[in-house]
Amino acid sequence: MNSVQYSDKKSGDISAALLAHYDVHARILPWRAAPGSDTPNPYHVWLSEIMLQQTTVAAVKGYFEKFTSLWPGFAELAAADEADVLAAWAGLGYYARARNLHKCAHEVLSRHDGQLPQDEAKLLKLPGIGAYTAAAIAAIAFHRRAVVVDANIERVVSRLFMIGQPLPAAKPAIRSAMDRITPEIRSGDFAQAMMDLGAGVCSVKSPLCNICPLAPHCAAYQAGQAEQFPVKPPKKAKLLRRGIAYWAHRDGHVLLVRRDAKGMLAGMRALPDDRWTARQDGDGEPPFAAHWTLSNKIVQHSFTHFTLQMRIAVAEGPREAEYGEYWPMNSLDKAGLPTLFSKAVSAILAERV
DNA sequence: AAAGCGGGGGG
DNA sequence: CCCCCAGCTTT
Repeated sequence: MNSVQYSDKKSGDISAALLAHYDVHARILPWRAAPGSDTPNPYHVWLSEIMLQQTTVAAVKGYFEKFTSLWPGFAELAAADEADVLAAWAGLGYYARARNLHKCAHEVLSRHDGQLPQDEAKLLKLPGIGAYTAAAIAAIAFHRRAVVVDANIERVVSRLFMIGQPLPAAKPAIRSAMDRITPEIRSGDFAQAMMDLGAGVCSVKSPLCNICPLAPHCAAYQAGQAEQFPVKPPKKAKLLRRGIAYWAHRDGHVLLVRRDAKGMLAGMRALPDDRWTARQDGDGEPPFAAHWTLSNKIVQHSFTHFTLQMRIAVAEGPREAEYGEYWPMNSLDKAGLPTLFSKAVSAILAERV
C-alpha cells in the first residue's frame, strides 16, 4: 500500500470517528440546528460566528439571546441605530465587531437582497467576515464543503499530526492537514465536531486523551506529548499604564462622552479621561476646568496588550455639557459602557452610598 | 508580517 | 497569577 492511499484511508477514519462521536455528544447551543433535523438559520449562524470571534461560548450565549430578541433578522438589524447596536454589544469586547456587524447587515440588504450569500468567496468580502468565518458560515449554514480553521482546530490538528513548527508559521501546514481530513459532505458538522473536541476534550492544558475518539489516530498522543502542541511563540511582557477618569456630576446625572471612532473602545460611550493610551500614561490634565478631587479608588483593568490602573477624579460638572451628555446616575446600566467604565461607575457609586 | 483590539473563565 | 479563547482589520 502506498502512502497516498494510506493517508486517504486515515483521513476517512478520522472524519468517520469524529462524526460518529459528534452525533452522540454534540453540544446543544442556541444557534445550532437540532441534531439531524432542521437546517440552521443563516442569520443565527452568522451572528453567533461574529460574537464567537476570540470569545468563549459561555460569554456569547446571553448576548446572542438579546440580539435575536431585539433584532430577529438582517432587516431589523440593518434598520437599527448603530448607537443602539454598540450599546447592546457593551461588555462583549472587540467593539469593531459590532460596527462591522451593523455594516454587514446593511450590505446584506443593499447588495444581496436580504439574504446572506452562500458562496465562501462572497462571504469573505463582507465586513467582519474573514477566512475563518466565511468558511464556517458556508459549511454550517449552507452545507458547502469548506476548510474551517480556528484556534481549537489548530490545536487538534497540530496534535493529530504533531506539527512542530511554531504558530503562526505552522498555519499553512495545519490548513493543509485540515483540508485532507475534511469530508466532502457534512464538513460543517465536522468543523463543529472538531471545535467541540477542542473546547471539551483536546484542551490546552490536561487534555482528556483517555476519552478522545481521535486518540487512536493522534500522533502526539501516541508519543505522549499532546500537551506540547501547538508550539507557540514566546509572549511579550504586558505593560502597566496609569490614567484618570473624570466623574463630573450634576443633579443626579454624570457627564458621559463618546469616544473617537478609531482606537481603543472606539465609538463607545465613556467617562472623560486624561488621554491615556496603550502607548503612554495619561497627562493628568482634566478635559475641562472644575474643582477636581482625586478619589482614592483605583480601577484596574487588563486589555490585550497592557494593564490600566485608572484613578477617578470627582467634581461638580459645568452647567452646560459641551463635551458630552449628562446621563442619569440611576440608569447607568443602560448607557452601554464598556467594562472598564462600568467598573469605575461601580467604584464611585459604592463610595457615594 | 506584525500590531491593535476586550473581556472573562479556567488552571 | 497567567493563559487563552468559534479572528478581523489596519499598518
